[in-house]
Amino acid sequence: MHFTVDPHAARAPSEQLADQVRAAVASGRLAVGDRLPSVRALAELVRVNPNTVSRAWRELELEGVLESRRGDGVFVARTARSRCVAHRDDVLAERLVHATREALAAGLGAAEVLTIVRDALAERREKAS
Amino acid sequence: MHFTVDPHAARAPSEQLADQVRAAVASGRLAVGDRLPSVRALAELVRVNPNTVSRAWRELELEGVLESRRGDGVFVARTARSRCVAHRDDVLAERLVHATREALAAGLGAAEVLTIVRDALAERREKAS
Amino acid sequence: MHFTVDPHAARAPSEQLADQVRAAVASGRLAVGDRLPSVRALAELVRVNPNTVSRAWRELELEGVLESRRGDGVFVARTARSRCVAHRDDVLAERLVHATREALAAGLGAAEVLTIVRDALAERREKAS
Amino acid sequence: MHFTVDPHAARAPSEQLADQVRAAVASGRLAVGDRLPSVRALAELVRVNPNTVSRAWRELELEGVLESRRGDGVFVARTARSRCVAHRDDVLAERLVHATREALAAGLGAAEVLTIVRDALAERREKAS
DNA sequence: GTGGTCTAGACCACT
DNA sequence: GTGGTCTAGACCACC
Repeated sequence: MHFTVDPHAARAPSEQLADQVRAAVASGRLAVGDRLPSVRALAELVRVNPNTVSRAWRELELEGVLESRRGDGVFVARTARSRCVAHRDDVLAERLVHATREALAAGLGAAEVLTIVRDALAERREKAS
Repeated sequence: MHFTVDPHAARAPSEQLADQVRAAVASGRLAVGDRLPSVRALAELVRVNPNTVSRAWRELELEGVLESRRGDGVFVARTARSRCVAHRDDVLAERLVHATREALAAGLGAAEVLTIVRDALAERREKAS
Repeated sequence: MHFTVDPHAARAPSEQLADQVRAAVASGRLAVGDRLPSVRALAELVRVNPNTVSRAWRELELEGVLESRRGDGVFVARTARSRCVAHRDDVLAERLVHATREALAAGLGAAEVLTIVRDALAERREKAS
Repeated sequence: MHFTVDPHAARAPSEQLADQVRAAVASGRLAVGDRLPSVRALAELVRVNPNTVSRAWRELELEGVLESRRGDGVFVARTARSRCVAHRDDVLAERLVHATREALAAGLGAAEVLTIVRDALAERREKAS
């Protein structure tokens, strides 16, 4: 698992880390029970303060994605997978809905929207075949 | 017509202005033949350098959206409407395609994507009725 | 709403604050939409660092109990009441279950446990009448 | 018989030791006539002042739980078992009563309390079967 | 004025 | 060694 933090990004560093964990769990790159890098080690690696990593891990713990064991380390929680997949799907659906609404608001017709989407889906299919 | 520039935004100030003109023309808030604010006046209003406004107007003139008449002012060109609508539609379509691709990449099925989009379209229809 | 923090308690100060908010919402002393004291003001009042109050409020925001509006303040969220009541009931039930298990483990019979509980319930009833 | 003292606990060290003896006698881990560790030896073992151990043993002697024989040592008294069992039962009952009162005070109904307790009792029965 | 986040450095607790 | 929390002081963003 590789982590990066862009200190100039709009998204706060701790949120960038949390997002990376959520994405990794959703995609399976991080599995239930996996140990995460230690707070101090990761802080040094991505050049942030240990508190920043801590804040990200804590947020994920409250979400039920991580589980910290004192004096031991931080691990991917049992319920993490489904939570992260659900969360990711929500985010993706939200973007689709948003793009659709904007298109409608700007005057595109429903048929046009569907054509665009179908084409994008088809393009993928061809690429795969 | 109201203009704003966010100096911290990722998009360059002149592009922000150009986008605002294109959107206004596409939506009809700016009609063919309308006069735009003078370079100096707008520059002062949105707190940017006059050159920045000039660059935006020049780009739009090259695109056929604006037309400058020496000693008179800058106006919305005859062909502006269709160009801006087309441009806006391209942008919107691009966003839809992008959201669709992301959803597919993350593992959502084509059927799910279509359901999400159809729901978003239907919601609009209900709101209108 | 009155807040206190005991710096020597086992429970962390930020958790003490969070608990007090949860209890106040569960009991109705804090209603949906109520504004909480500002981070800085409360920090001074209970003699902790503003960050400590912030951490408590943030935890409650992630829980859906509070809602913060930038530049405005922190408010009791719409869904707070049911969440806090449910949480409080869980805690109370957990204590009852724990006390029951301990009694059984120590050799008390089920009948004895029920008698003790019934007496405690009856005592209350008499007090009320 | 294993003793421990947590110097940071709210309960005084001597009370912690007394509690451990009472619990051990109540549960049978210490039987009537058993010899307890010497004051000096236990003091060294749990890192407290010998006076602390003395105070605990003296309290238990006054309670009739221990019996010191000069020049010989300290032993579990003849009447210890019943006293400790009674004491432990009092403590357990007190906890049950307390948990019940709290639940009532928070607005749970008597029926709900009984259901929770009955479930906890039943769970135990199933586990045993 | 409001909250949000980060850095820095400290102490505690658990293993 | 691990994580958890607190203090202190800074800067940003929003109103």
